Amino acid sequence: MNPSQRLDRTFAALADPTRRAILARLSLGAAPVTELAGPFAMSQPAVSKHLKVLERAGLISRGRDRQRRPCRLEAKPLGDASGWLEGYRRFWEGNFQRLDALLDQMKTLKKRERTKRGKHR
Amino acid sequence: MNPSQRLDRTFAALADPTRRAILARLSLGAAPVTELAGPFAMSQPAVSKHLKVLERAGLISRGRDRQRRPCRLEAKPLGDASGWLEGYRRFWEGNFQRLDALLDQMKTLKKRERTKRGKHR
DNA sequence: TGGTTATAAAACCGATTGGTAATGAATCCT
DNA sequence: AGGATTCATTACCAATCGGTTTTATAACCA
Repeated sequence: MNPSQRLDRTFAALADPTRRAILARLSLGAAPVTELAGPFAMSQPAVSKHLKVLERAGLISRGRDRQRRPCRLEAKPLGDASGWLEGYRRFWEGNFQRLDALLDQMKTLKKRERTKRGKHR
Repeated sequence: MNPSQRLDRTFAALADPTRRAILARLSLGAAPVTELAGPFAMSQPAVSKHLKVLERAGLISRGRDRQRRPCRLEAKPLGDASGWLEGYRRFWEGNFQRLDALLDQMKTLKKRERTKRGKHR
């Protein structure tokens, strides 16, 4: 699977509050499915489906403890996603948006200029 | 809309290569729809739909330039998403995963211990 | 052995997604 | 006035998603 597809799956996995909550819980340590399901008002199969999404995204891995399948956080894909976002850091820290906005404003002014001229056509 | 829903939309918007490519293009400056659609093997309405997703996520805004609707990058939601990911930074930089793995390993050893005892039952 | 617990898997459902083609509307150009 | 350009909207379709209930599998416990 190529890096773009990996980003697809990572971001898609993160685009759900249940899955983000599961990751938050796993950041405190590995946990079996039942414990992960506890806080949610949904069936166990629903949680298992969310876990499969997280697993396919590489965000969790599963072990074996008797009849339990403990889940553990695997954060590398989070690191990759964070790396991707870093490429845009200057846009929310700097004033690149204002530059664009300025250009837009200039165009708008030009347009109004034209409109004025148009009025006494 | 609450912050969790905003994260939902931001991550969902980022979970598509076309939309990430559009953001990459917009990082070079504002652009009208036709120019954004150019590189893609898909219809103009398809691109407009992607733009609507990005707009609903607050990742772009649109201006007016005659009959064009130039799109401009709005990176604040990217900053919020990055901030969320930062909470997990130590997990891909540190050795927290190894700690979990160690606990799993200890459990596995205990289980094997039991199995051995079980053999001469 | 038989019952309970933990989890996965299957079948199903409605809503959403990502695409299409066709149409409409605003603005430009002549 | 009339045609071309830019873009949005609508209607439609197949695929995916997030949930359900039901059933199956595996390991524990008595």
